[in-house]
Amino acid sequence: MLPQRNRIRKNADFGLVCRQGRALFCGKLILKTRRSDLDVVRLGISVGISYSPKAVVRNRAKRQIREFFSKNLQKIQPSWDVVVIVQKGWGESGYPLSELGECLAKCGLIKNISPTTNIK
RNA sequence: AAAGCAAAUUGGGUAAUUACUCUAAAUCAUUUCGGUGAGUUGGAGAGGAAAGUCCGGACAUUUACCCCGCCUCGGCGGGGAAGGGUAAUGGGUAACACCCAUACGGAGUAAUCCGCGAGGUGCGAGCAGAGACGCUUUUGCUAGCGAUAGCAAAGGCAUCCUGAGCAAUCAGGGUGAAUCUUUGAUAUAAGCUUGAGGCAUGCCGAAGUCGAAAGAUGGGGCCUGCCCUGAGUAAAGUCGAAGGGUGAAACGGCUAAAUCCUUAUCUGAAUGCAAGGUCGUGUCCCAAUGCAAAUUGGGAAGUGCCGCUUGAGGUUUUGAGCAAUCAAGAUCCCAGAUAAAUUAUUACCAAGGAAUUUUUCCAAACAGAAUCCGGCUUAUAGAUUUGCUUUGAUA
RNA sequence: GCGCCUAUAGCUCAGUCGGUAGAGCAGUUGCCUUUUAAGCAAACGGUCCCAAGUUCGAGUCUUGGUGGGCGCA
Repeated sequence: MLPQRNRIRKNADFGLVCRQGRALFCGKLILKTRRSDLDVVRLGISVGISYSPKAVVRNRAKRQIREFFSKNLQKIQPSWDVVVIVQKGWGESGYPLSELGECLAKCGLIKNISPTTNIK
């Protein structure tokens, strides 16, 4: 789990990132990124009820994404806000988290990625 | 041993490293001395349904109708009506539509399971029509395979008398009542009572019944028994060959409102912790006062804290009770988040399946607290225990 | 989290007190017109969301489920 300073905790910040941030598409995931004034990376995850009606499934998807970010927290460049929106159909057979790393590296948010983080 | 029924328990465990939430302790930094921040160590961290939101409470805020009483005169207290629920009998409970016991009805060989169950009314609320439901039987004739239909005559219920029969009962006569409709009188919450009078029970038609079908019937549905004489048998109030009476409507039996009416009984109502509070905090807007600075009041969108977890609590002992449950004692503290924690990885053990022969592989249900409790309902892989029933075998 | 509404023909909706389900539009066929549109007429089209119960009989009443939608700081 991420420490408190690495989370987006206010509804207004969520709105700002979602409206003004750059969008990245990574399969069924949508990443919204926006530069902030703080010197740390902040993460927010949005999983709607249309992803799955069961709360267990939604919570599991959130945990998987959080775990990936907490492992690669040192490699991501600071002072960025990221919101991950999970769309329907993601994670039906395993959780493809290495794609997420490549996607972040492509736009220069990650310095050196490690390709061995495909968690079952 | 097989099949079945009921009840209860469990919903993997241990260890290591790691992340997060809450909490306790001391340390450091800062401070407006209230706190705030940082890392360290210890403790705790999802369910039997956390779900559906179908009932019932606790808790919080607001408040309507009528009457009575009190006073500080706009509040308090009490009662009622309306509305809403419930419905065998009794008990339990804070309360319930829940639970327990007993009786009754139904299903099953049985263990056992199921039952929203008071009383009344009594069923096309279709069509036409001013008006539509109290209705059927016996005898004779005609038609039809039949259910039945048409025409004519005579009837029905209660009670009394006369006659017939061993009897149940039947026949004749007298008296009285009832059903339906209309009008009038009287009375009324619906209604009921008394008097008088009269019959278009038409067309279509669901279930059921009859029929091979066509069709007929169909004004809730279903049921067929009961009584007398009595050969006989060891015996007969009880079993019973055979015969007879009655069996139609019914004021015969059972059943039918989960939509109507009545009765009994319970209950103020509405909104739901996003209730609501805050002698918290800044921002924006409006109004008043003011030369201005500013102050006061109101509103808007944010945000912090309280509400928030010690409770109709858990475990256990004793007692009361058939039981549900209750009482007393001992002991324990057991999630409290807010873009929302409860994670990830590894090893071993236990248990399941498949291959195979001592190892390998696979899979592991339903499902995630959000104010808190008591129930109900729905979803649920597997494992364990206890009691009981039936059938078969052996002793 | 708390509290509500709704499901009927291809589409939009009626259906009161249980008696066997309709309206408009669309589609089909015919008439009218030189032809199309408009208009007129006819027929077609329904698991009344699913399951159980009450009832002689359920779209309607009762209970449970499924889908869709809405409000509240």
